[in-house]
Amino acid sequence: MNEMPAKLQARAERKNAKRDVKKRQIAESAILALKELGYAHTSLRDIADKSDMSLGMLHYYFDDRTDLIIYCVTIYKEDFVSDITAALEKANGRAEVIDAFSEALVTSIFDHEMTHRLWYDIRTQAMFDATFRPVVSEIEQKLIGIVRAAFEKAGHTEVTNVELSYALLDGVFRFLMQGQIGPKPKERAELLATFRALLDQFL
Amino acid sequence: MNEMPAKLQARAERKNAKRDVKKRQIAESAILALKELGYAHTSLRDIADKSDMSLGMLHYYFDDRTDLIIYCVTIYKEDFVSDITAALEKANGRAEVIDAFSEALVTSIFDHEMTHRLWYDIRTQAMFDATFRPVVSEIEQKLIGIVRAAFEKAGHTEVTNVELSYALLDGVFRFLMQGQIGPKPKERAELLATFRALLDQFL
Amino acid sequence: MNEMPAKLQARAERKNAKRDVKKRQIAESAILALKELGYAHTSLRDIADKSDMSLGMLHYYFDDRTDLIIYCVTIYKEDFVSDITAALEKANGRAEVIDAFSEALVTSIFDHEMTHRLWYDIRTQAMFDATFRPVVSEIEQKLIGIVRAAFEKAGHTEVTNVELSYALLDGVFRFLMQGQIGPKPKERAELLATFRALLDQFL
Amino acid sequence: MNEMPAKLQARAERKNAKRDVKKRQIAESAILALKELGYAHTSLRDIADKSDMSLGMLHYYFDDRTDLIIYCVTIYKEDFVSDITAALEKANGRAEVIDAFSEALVTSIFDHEMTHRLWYDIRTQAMFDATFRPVVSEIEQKLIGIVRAAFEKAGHTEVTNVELSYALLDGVFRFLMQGQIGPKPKERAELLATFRALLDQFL
DNA sequence: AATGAATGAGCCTTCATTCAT
DNA sequence: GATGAATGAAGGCTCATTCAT
Repeated sequence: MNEMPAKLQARAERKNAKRDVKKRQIAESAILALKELGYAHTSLRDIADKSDMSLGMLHYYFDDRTDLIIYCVTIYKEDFVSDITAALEKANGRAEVIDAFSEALVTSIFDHEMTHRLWYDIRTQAMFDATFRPVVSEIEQKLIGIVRAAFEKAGHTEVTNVELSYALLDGVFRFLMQGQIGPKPKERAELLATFRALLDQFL
Repeated sequence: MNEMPAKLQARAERKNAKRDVKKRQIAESAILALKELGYAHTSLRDIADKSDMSLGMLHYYFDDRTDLIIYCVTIYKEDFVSDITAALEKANGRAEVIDAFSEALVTSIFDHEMTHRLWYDIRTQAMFDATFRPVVSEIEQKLIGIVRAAFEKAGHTEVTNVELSYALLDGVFRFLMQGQIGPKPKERAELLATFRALLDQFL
Repeated sequence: MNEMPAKLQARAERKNAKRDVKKRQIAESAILALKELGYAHTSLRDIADKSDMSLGMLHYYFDDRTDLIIYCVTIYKEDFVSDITAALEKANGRAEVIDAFSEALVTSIFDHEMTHRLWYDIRTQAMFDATFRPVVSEIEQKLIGIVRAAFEKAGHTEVTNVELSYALLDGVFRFLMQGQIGPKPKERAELLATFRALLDQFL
Repeated sequence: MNEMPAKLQARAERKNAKRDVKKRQIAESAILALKELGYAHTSLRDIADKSDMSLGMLHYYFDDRTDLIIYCVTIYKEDFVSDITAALEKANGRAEVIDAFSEALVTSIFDHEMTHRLWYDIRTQAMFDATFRPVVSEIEQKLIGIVRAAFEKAGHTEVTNVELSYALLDGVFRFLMQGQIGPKPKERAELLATFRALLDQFL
């Protein structure tokens, strides 16, 4: 008697799962376009063209341009956070944490420069468009969480001012990353040294 | 024989000066609109409406939407830099510099929140649109210059890593400023204490 | 030799009957949406969502959006006509007919306001889209038939100008019904008195 | 000292007047398309194409598709009301009023069939879309005013139930007009006789 | 028999830019 | 010098319809 509902529910779940897979697939294509052109200059048509999707499909899976972009940024968060977290996990003791953290940050600058560009773009948009604020805020909390984790792993028992440490670290990260876009990008080693010195002072 | 050219040149200069006055006048009106709506959501019509200018005039004085915006950001720079510079000028000795600098930064957060928002917006656009890079870079140099000046006034004879100090300070500034936009803005005193502690550590 | 065809035919008819049941079921759901939003603003997705039907099913049973809507209006006709006819059936003599007719019309305004709104919508569309004309015309003939029946029941042996009487009654009906949508709907009693007076003059 | 403001005001008025002329011009083109295709099937592109206007111009003069359509209907009102009013003006005494009124109505059916079609369309839309209600209501008041004027001209000192008379007349008008769209349009004389008989009974 | 994913044409609207005056 | 009317390309979004499953 209750078998059918169970079956139906199972089917609905399978469908939802499938839908989520597709959404992520679309979002990943969208990110490619957004990373390149930026929030302001990426139209849904651009996204549809760059991937092999029809314009209609974008709206079939997402309510809105905004909805799609928020989804994209959410994915970014997951990737970046899990990257850094994984890197920190293996580290034991202050020295190793500084090493691993610096290493991970620099690697991310080199490998995901464009993704970070997008993140800074959306974060700035949030200053003007309240719609973006919840996601941005949520992500920023995760990033602060990473810094806190680093502190704890480094042996600090009582961590204060994590937010400030994040802000400061983010300022440097952004500055260095932006420098890599310009005409005179720096060597990997130099960036690494900078982060090391900074973390050595703060952590 | 060379009298006429001189006269003509004088007239041309007068003309140019007059034109510059007008351009600045327009730009100041434009800034009002840009601060409110942000780069992505401010149309030339918005600007024309907010001021008492015709749409045509905007293009009469500026080649381009971009041209206008760059001009606006340039003006911003002058104002902000001269504000901070003026504040630092009166300070003597490390303690006074820390006081004056913190004070000036916090004041600017409260009085010019919207202007900074615009600055961060344009700076982010520059990551995607190379047209903005020269201005942004130029302004950032000036800002670094301020930090250097602060170091020198504070008694440092040999200043290294000013850029990094700027980046770090900018990160904190941006973080605090962004927090003021949200639902729980902080007290003036708290922001002041934060900057003081930070400068005390670095300067 | 002709047994099989008979069997086949029977099966085909059963199939058709089943199909008709389903079509009616779909149409009734569709009417709910159409009544609320109107012809111009009701998409097939609206209909599918409001009921528990898939979008594909709509096209499986109906050729076309238009096809579906025509079917809906046809159902409306049957309901309204049978309502009024039933009401008139019991009435004997002119006075009772006037009573019953007025009563039925006012009741319909109150109970089926939205349905009438839809009818007027489709009837208007027919002025522009010839596809709708046959149904609209057919329904209007039925409505005229009702008026004729009323005349006859009221004792008129030779009824002339039924069409005109219908038109005139319809004008009043529409006017009153539309008034009920506005900010100052009238009391039941008032509408009733209006119809009574009108029918008293004409019937 | 107050000459300049006067001048400026004069110029502003001239400009406004010019703008109004242009708006009317556009609206008249739009009406041509609307009359033919109906509200639901006339896109702004249709309108722009049918006339020699750019799509942008439509939005330069009107806020909205709705804004434009409301303007069109307003113009219709003015024309129709002034037509009928002019016709009634010359009439003296009941008989002449009946003559003139019937004549004017029939003429309007023949000459402005499409315009009335549009009016009925918009009036029906108003049942679903509240935006249209104010205009529709305003126009309907004017039409009721015409009926009242006819009553008065016909010698009635105390006119009651004008609204009802309007509703009833409108019902007949709509029915006859719609009949003209179909395959068997009637002769002018027949329509005339119908209105005459109707007015003879009511007026 | 039924589903719903996918399509693409079309809609309304915005906007930087041009140009006649 | 200055205006604002006019343009047309592009953007976000809706929707009837098709089709593989």
